[in-house]
Amino acid sequence: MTHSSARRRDVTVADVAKAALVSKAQAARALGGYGAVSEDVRERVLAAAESLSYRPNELARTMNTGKSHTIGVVVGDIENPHFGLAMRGISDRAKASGFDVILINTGEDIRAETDAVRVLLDKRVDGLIVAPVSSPEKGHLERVCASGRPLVLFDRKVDGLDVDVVATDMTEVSRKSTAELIHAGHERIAFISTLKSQEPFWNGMDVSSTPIAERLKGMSLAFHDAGHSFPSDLVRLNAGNSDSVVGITQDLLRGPAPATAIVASDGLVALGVVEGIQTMGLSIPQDVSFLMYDDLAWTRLTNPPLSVISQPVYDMGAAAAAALIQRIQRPGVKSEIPEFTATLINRGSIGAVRGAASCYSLSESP
Amino acid sequence: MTHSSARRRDVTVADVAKAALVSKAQAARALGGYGAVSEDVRERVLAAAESLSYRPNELARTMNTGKSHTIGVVVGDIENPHFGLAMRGISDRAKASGFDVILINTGEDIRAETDAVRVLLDKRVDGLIVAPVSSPEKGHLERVCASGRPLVLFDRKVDGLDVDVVATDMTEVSRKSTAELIHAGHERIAFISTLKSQEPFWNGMDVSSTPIAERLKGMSLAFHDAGHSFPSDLVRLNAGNSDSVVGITQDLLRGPAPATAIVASDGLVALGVVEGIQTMGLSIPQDVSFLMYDDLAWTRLTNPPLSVISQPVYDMGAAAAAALIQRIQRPGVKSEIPEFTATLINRGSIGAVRGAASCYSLSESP
DNA sequence: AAACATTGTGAGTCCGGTCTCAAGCTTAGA
DNA sequence: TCTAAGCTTGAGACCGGACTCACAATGTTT
Repeated sequence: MTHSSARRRDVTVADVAKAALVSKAQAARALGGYGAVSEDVRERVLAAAESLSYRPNELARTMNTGKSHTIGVVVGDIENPHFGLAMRGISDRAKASGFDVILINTGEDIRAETDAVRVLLDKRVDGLIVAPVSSPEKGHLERVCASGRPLVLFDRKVDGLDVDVVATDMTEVSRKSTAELIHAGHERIAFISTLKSQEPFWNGMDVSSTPIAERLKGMSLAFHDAGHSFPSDLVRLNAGNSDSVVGITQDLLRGPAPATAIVASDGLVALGVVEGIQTMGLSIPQDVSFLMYDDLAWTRLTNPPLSVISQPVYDMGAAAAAALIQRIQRPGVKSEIPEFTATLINRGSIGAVRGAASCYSLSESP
Repeated sequence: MTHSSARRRDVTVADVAKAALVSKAQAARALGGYGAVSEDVRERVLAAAESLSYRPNELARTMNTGKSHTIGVVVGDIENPHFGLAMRGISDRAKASGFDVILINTGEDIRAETDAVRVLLDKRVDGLIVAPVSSPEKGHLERVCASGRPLVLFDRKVDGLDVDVVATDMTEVSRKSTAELIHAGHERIAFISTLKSQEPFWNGMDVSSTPIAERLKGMSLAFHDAGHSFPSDLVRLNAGNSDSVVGITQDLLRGPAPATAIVASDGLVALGVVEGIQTMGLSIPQDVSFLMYDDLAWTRLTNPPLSVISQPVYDMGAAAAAALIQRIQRPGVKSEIPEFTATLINRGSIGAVRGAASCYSLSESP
């Protein structure tokens, strides 16, 4: 160590150039690997850069190339392993193409989401992946498009926004799963979601979040196929925190026509539902059948292990990154986004309706 | 909408200045709120900025102020709810002080961590919070210090690096918890961690990760207090993925002197341990007692609910952000970091040793 | 040997802001 | 009335790179 005052002002091309006894332009060329540079100069510059431990200022570089080799990701709840896994898929794919990834968590708050998008645009990311909060507001997303930078939506579509969307169609798997439950004798099947809504659910209501809308549509189709009517009174939205889910669960299981099966729309809701069922002293699946979205690790630990609907989240993340990067590298070219399908993994939390005569067994699906 | 070609080049101060019929300098002053500007000019400039929908280029601003009002966070595994919650604490505290937060996930890989730190330094964040991977390498962290930007370590201390550390001392809670187990008759208490290590654990070994070292030290103290010797043969490191944890668990529970209690050092390990115990057909706590670090939501769902050691993770995140921001705003001033303590929450997975005569009950701790 | 192509080089501009400097104008105290 | 201080203002340097341009020094072709 020659001198310990390695602080404040950092080394610039000009410094390197001076040390290598060449002009700033030549040093920049040697360092940046463009233009024509003689072997002699290149060596001297690189040696000087090395000995001064020169690091290019990415900000300055971004400023006049317009490219930052960085993609921004905005998610609602990074505590949710669903997004954690997606994030891994995004990071891995991006890294493979030489892109850095920066993430901002919004806590499912539309204002925070707007801020996050603004911050990332201000930092001049090359593109954005957003898992949007369900909200009618979309001004911030339109601003992304207006800025000319590509945007890929994750999980949820936003009406009136013509951008790539990476999501799994939930209609079919929901229909099949519901059919499974109906086949086991269930007619009172409840659905609980954290989706915020001004009004309680009613049949035919316009649900703003595509994945939730699809789940409900699938359920509705299955009931229709079976010749039953869809019990829309058992659909509960606005399930905010875990406590409120417990309350909703208990409410659903009481009364003259209680639910005999409950479907949780995500891992957070699932925790509350199972807790609610347990505190009422009921057992799964003898008293209540249970099904949830997202194949989380802990679902295998309960007794019985829980039946889940699994999505290829990692692959979806990777696909989102791939689509975005293609848009960045070849603007205007429409990117091919693979189709993703979710599957029902029946582990044992779906049983026959209590008191039903027949013995329920899994139907063999082709 | 006047014209739809709102793309490519964005509006700059020069454009605003031209529209307001003043010089660039005056426009910049009015916009930036510095220097002296007459009321007349200010109004004209702000109006022009509004009508052109001017947005300052943060990159350019950062470039010559040196401040980005952004803090960078580097964590190993964002899928771990431990870090997810910490992230919320950090974000909330930072937002309250007007700082943006960007996160990079490293997947517990030292090379990715080095890259992440480089990227964030290159983006000129004002400071960094890093939850470092356990590794002897610390060059990248030293580089942060050399750059003059403040660094706060989360969870783990790094030897020879004189920076603020936000962590919970695990020694005492580990000692107490182990004493609890010993009091219940356990002597064969195993400990499983994902910590990477070249060699198997031996008593007195220098463990590179502070939190793990503290947990082991606490166990050792408890055994010493009780007049027993610490069964270091039951300490297993390098528990990589869930599968390997299952294998390790089964290994520990077989043989002539099996473990009667297992302590999992984090949520990931815990999943594997519980699965391993279940696949062997053993029950908690009748056959094996179980204790884990981190109070995750799903630990209340198993039967029995699992006993955990809980840390105030959200508060720790907030404290880390607070300390960092203070360092950024008042360089040189040492920041006060509160003490954090972890607590044992005994839910029911700790029981008496199988075959022991006495009936175990929780000791009343003062 | 003249005409042309290729390579190496430095000077200087640009990106979009911040900030210094000196000049112009107003106003107050001597 | 004159000067000193105070406010407003524009010109331009600067941050640290990327890149254009003009020109010199070689090499190649006929």
